[in-house]
Amino acid sequence: MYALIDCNNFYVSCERAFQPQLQDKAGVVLSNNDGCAIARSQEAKDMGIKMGHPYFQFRDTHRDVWVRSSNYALYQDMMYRVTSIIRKYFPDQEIYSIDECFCDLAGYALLDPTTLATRLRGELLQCTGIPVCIGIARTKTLAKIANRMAKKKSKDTGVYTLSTPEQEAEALAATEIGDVWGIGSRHATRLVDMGITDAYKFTALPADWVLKQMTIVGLRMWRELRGESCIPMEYHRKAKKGIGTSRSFGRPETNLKVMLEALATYVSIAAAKLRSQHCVCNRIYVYARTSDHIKEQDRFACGLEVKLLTPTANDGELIRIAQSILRTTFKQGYRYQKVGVMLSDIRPDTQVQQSLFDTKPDNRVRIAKAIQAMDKVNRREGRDTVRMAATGNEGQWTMKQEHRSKRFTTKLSEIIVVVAK
DNA sequence: TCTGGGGTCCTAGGACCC
DNA sequence: TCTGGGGTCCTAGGACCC
Repeated sequence: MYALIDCNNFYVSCERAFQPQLQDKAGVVLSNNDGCAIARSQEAKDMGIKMGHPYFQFRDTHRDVWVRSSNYALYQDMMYRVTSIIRKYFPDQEIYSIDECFCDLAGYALLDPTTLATRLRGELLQCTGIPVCIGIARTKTLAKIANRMAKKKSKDTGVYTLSTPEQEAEALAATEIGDVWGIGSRHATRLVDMGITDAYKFTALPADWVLKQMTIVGLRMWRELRGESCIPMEYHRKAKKGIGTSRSFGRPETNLKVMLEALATYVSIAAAKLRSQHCVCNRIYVYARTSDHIKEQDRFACGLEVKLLTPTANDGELIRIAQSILRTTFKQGYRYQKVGVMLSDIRPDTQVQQSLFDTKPDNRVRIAKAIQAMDKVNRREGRDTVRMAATGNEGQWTMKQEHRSKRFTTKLSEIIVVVAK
């Protein structure tokens, strides 16, 4: 059996954990730039505020709804606390996303997982203030379904177990096809058009049809829904195959110089992530674009991928290439919404094949040492203590974050940094 | 005026190899 | 009339997740 533990309205719950006055009141957490709602309290959902709902569209009509800018340092730290407690109960744990994890319950049959899960839920609420729902079933996909049932049917206990084929069938019939883990909007529309409106009907389709129309991914899900476990647990976080960083500007940007500085900042962030997983990249893709929400003739997007001569994770080299890409693809006269970078074709930094045409291999070694020193200082003294000059110092392109809560859980280190500086 | 950011996997088709 | 067989690698595009 597997359990899926999912934090309810996670970002909202994190904000509430430190600001009790927000409890029981409709509220939302906004995306970067305070653009749209990405987490909603139950009350806000009930009022009709949708996921991704643009803030400016409900700001005036819902003045009583509290809002917070997203504060990922807080949410990440809270998830760390939550998963640590879960591990005490169910050590075979896969952290699937910032607000949910799977646990393998093999070996827990005699201990009655439902009772354990109920106790776990109580401890989480007491120690972190985060309410969770727990679904338990034979496969991961069924555990997802059980979790939905827990949210719908067992509001007070927050735990729902599918232990018999009859219970599974009932839960499948009660789950709309579009709500199944692995069915996106495209397939949902198509299946509903065919009369396959719920998960139970889906499991009755012939396997070869599912394979042909929905690839091996669809077939795997079909088998999981029928009780055959085929999505294994992943206990260790895998190295990323691509690392991207992008942000929207606080307001539309027209100035190339400003965009080059923003780009340098994002390249630095991505390169630091790359180094932290001890890898280098062989390709870099840089893009910029205007908003999708403006008149067709005002829209513009540019981007270009470059294969590197020698793989690297060095800020300086990557910034130089990234900026030259932006300079050549940039077109004057548009109001840009965002610029971004994607580093790909990633491999371990122990497997670097030097280019035959590399004229300064020694230089490369020296720079790598400087970067190492920079990472060390930034780890100790806090992010951005030392950074590349190309990132600029005016910060006029930074995000709008007008409603960010205090750094409740990470503030101490902030103070230490100030003292150290 | 104002609409997020970061990922994964699969498949088909083309280029190329012997 | 009739023109092989077996691969790999890369890329773009589609679908999905939170």
